[in-house]
Order: sequence, then structure tokens, then C-alpha cells
Amino acid sequence: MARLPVYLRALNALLDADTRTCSSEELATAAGVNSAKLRKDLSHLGSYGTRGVGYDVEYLRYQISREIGLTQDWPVVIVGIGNLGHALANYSGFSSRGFRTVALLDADPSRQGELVAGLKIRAFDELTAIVREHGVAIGVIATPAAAAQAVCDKMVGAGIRSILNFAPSVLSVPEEVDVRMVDLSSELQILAYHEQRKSNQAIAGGDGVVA
Amino acid sequence: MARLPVYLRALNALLDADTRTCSSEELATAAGVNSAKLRKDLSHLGSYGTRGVGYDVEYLRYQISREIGLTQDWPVVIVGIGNLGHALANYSGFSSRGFRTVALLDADPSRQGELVAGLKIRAFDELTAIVREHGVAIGVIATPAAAAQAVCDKMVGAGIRSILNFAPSVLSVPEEVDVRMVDLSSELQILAYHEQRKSNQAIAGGDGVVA
DNA sequence: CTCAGTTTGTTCCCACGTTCACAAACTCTT
DNA sequence: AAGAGTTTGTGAACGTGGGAACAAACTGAG
Repeated sequence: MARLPVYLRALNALLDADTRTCSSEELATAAGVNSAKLRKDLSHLGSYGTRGVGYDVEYLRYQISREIGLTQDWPVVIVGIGNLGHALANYSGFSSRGFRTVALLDADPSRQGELVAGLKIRAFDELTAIVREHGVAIGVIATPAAAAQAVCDKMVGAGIRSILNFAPSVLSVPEEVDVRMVDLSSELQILAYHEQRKSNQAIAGGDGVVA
Repeated sequence: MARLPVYLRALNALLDADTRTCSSEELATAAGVNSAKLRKDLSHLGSYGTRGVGYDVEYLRYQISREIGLTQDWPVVIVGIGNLGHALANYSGFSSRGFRTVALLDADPSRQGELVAGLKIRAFDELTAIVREHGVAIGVIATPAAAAQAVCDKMVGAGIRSILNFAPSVLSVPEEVDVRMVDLSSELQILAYHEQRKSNQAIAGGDGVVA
């Protein structure tokens, strides 16, 4: 379920505030969802709450971590060390949550050898060997759109089965491979769409369509 | 609709390949969706296709751009110029799609004055004045989680009504304000979740739960 | 002009996810 | 020990979104 990471974040925040137990209502508010939804989500993992009391924050946190798979080590490779790849390599949110960046790859020879976030940028050709050596299952694509499909194909060929794609390009992959797409400019466009509708409503008091 | 930007990308790709007209089937494949869904989405905008022929790529592209609001200018401010803010400021996908970054803001005085992507980093205090001056409606938050809500509140106070939040923190805003959240580590966690289930299936041939 | 072929726009149906509402279960006071 | 007060887990209604299928509309050939 895509909301588990949100719950996990909320639980971590509660732990930081030394909260030992919490109700579904509190946790739901912190996570920004309905409390019934939260309870149903959690009940799919098992009965980790106590009626009349609530949830033990530490215990629930561990159970969700385990469910997501954060109790194990996830080696990750990042391909495409431009501005975005650079930022991702330095992003503390990855390493602090059980993800370990084992290699940074770039096709541009002039960048290879450069030190980013304590790792030397290596040649894209080394991908297969690195995946084999570290047992990498997750790959991050931060290349331009034109290169994304080729990088993806090589990742799949090397055995990677989960891909996080930041390139604005639809990837075609075998069925057993998961792709999650993060398109930064799409997000802005969606905001602009809603913003425009809000403006039109303010002006026309309607849907902005002139008959 | 959240899929319009995807369609727009696909149409741009078709235009680059000098395609004048396309069927819903082609466009749907390029966008990675079902053709019936695509037709239904497009029909919400109006009847821009011709039965027996298909859609005029250029015309449809313009109509979608107009619907999203890309025919107008969208000034944007980015707050928090760390690794990620830096990458966003340099990200060509924003400027090439009608979004104009008018200011970069950071609370850290030692960074202020620094030149990033042709813009000088300015003090966070200047936010309200900048929003007023440029008519900014969209704000991007790329600060640490701890600062996000305060930045958000100041944005809302200054009149910003659409916020793109990269900080891993749930923002509370008035109803009329839109927030889109992009949580990079959540994306990785969702991948890890699926990856773990795939591994368990491969080993146990079941759901991985031991009775 | 007519008819076969093609493709859009739309209707109908289904499945999923969300929410409400309530029973089961726990705590604490008296 | 019993009852009042909480809070979880879940069953049932509801709404939304997706997909198949079909009618309407266009093209082109004969």
C-alpha cells in the first residue's frame, strides 16, 4: 500500500516527540488521512492495536518497517549524475531510511572519476557488474528522457526489477519489473491546471467557459 | 486531470517525429494508458478529434496546453536551495514548459547572494514582496521537513495558492490552497515493498507468511 | 450514391477504494 | 465485579474511476 511510508513518517515524528502510544485518530491526522482508512490499512498487516488503548508507536513502527522491507538492506544504483542525480546522491532521506547507494553511473566520460557524496562516478558500462556484485534490486534513472529507455533496458538485463524513473519518458518493461515515475514538471503542470480553474472561477463565477 | 501532462509529453514526442495526426490507440500506447481512458479524458475537454481519422497532433497539443494553462506565464518561487533546490533551479523541464523561476530563497544568510541558475539567492523574508511584485501563484518547498510548515504558512500568507512540497512533511493549509507532495524516499519505499513481496513469492511460492 | 472500413464519443457495467456506523474488546473508576 | 467510557477492527453502503462494447460520424472506393 502506497500510504505505509506516510504512516511510517508520522510514527517517526511521534517517536521524536516521545509519544509511546497513539490512537488511530491522532495518527490519521498526522498522516493527513481519514482514521477509518488508516485502521483498515493497518488491519491488513495484522492486529497490532489494542481496543480501548490505541497503537504502541514503537511496535507499530517496527511492524510497518518490516512490512515495507526496511529491515533489510537495499543497495541502489543511480544512473545519470546531472543536477538531479547529484541531489539524489546527496539526499539524506535515502540513506537514513535503509537505502544504500552503492554506485553512481554516468555515460559522460568527462564526469567519470568525479567524487559525489563520497562515491566516485563510474562508467555506465559497469552497471551489470555492479548489480551482480552488490545484489542491486533497485535502480534510479536520472538521465535525460532520450537516454532513459536504453538505461532501463540495460538495468532490466542486469537483473534489476524495480526502477525509480525521474526522466520524463514512459518506460516499457517486462511485466515482472516495477517502474515508479516521478515527473517534476508534470507536478507543476497539475498545479497550474488547478490554479487556472481557481482563477477562472474567481472571475466568471462559473467554469470559465463562455457560451 | 492528472494525466493531461503525460498526453502532452506524448504529443510533443509525436510532433518531434513529424507526425501530423494520430489515433487514440497510438497516443494511448505512447502515454502508457488504455485507449478508452484516453478518449474519455480528451472528450472532457471537448470534441477535438474526427471520427474515422483521429486527432490532429498540433491542434490537440494546443488545446491541452490551453486547458492546463500553459499558454499563460507562471512565475514560480523556490524556497530552500540545498541540493534539491539547486537541482530544481537548474531543471530545464520547468522553464521549457512555461514555468518561470523568478526567485530563489533560503533562510541561511551564508548562502544568500550566491548565484544559482542565473539567479541570486535571496533572503526568505523577501518572500511576500516578491510574490506581490511578480504575481507569483506557485511556490516550491525544498527545505528540510522541520522548516516546511513555517515556509508553507508564509507562502499562504503572501497569497500563494498552489504549493509543490518536496519536504517529507504533511502540510496543513486552508481549503482553497492546493498542495502536491513529492516524497522521494516514499517512492523508494514503495518499490522496496513490492520488491520484497516479489522475493517472498519466489522463495515461498506463497505470500511469505509462515503459519 | 452507396457501402465497407475506420475511429471517435459515450453508455453501461464492474471492481476497487473510501467512508460511515457498529459490534467487540480493553481500561478505569466505583 | 460491574458499568461507563474508549478505541480498534470490520461489515455494509456509497461513490468514483476504469474497461468493454456500441452507436455516430467520417473517409474512400466502386
